[in-house]
Amino acid sequence: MEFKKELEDKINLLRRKRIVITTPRLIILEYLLQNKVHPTAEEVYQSLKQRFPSLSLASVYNTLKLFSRLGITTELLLDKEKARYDINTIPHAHFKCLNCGKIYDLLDIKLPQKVTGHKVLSTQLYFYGVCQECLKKRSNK
Amino acid sequence: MEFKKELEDKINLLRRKRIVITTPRLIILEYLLQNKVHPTAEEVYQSLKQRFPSLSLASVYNTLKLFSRLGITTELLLDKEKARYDINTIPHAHFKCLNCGKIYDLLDIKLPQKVTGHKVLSTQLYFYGVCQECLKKRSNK
DNA sequence: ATTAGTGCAAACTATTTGCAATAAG
DNA sequence: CTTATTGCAAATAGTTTGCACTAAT
Repeated sequence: MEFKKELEDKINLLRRKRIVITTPRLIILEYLLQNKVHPTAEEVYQSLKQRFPSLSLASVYNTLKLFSRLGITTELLLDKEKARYDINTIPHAHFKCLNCGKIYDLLDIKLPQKVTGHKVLSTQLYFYGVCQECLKKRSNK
Repeated sequence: MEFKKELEDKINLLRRKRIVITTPRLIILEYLLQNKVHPTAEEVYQSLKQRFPSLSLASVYNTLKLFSRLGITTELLLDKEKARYDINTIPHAHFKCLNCGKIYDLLDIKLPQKVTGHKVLSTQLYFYGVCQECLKKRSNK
């Protein structure tokens, strides 16, 4: 089971950094690994609060900020209104459909890495447009 | 004078779209063309309110939103906290120095344009790191 | 037992909006 | 003169923070 190994890896990373493994941190980590959909903090909170009624939105925000600081997640600035979080930290591009809102990982697009003069620490590449699915639906009409 | 021609072009674009040329719109346009520094709405407002005391922050926000909708400016999501605006609408990449905060235009980096299946309407490529200037200062110590 | 982390509510920041007053054509 | 736009203040949305309580080690 891939998920168990991924979870263990992330937990070990937290342990190495002397970060306490708490219930919110654990369930958010599990959620992100099982739902790789680039959720917002609010979406994470809404998805988990039924099963964990004591979870607070503030803890979700704090946890996602912590994870991003530690490199466990990447903060995506695809939308102006709210940040999204990606548990897949292998550098890759994203495509957002302006029609249906869906966000796609583009693992095959290679990110430019060399920038003359400056030292690059991270790169974000965002595409916006109309996704294949929406294009198909339109041509059917 | 390059500036005059650029300004005329933008004003013509507004006229064609039947957008009224008002004082706020004109001075913000002039400001952006003469200070190509990717300012935030607040920075535009602070820079202009001395000379135009009647200008309001709300109008700056509304104007920058309008300009971006019309394609006169591009909204940059380099920072989570606030949007920045770029009057240079020729697609290009940006580099933000995490040390000094300066933002560089990277006109020589070519943006990937083809994405299998989906129709791309716009692309944003952001680099984060330490700029040449800061690297130099560090090595001097 | 000790310390880090949670959950709540309040605070904060960026941005948007309703509306009466104003300016552009 | 007519209608779009402004400026103000209030509202909104996302996110952060202070603090007493709780849980992890």
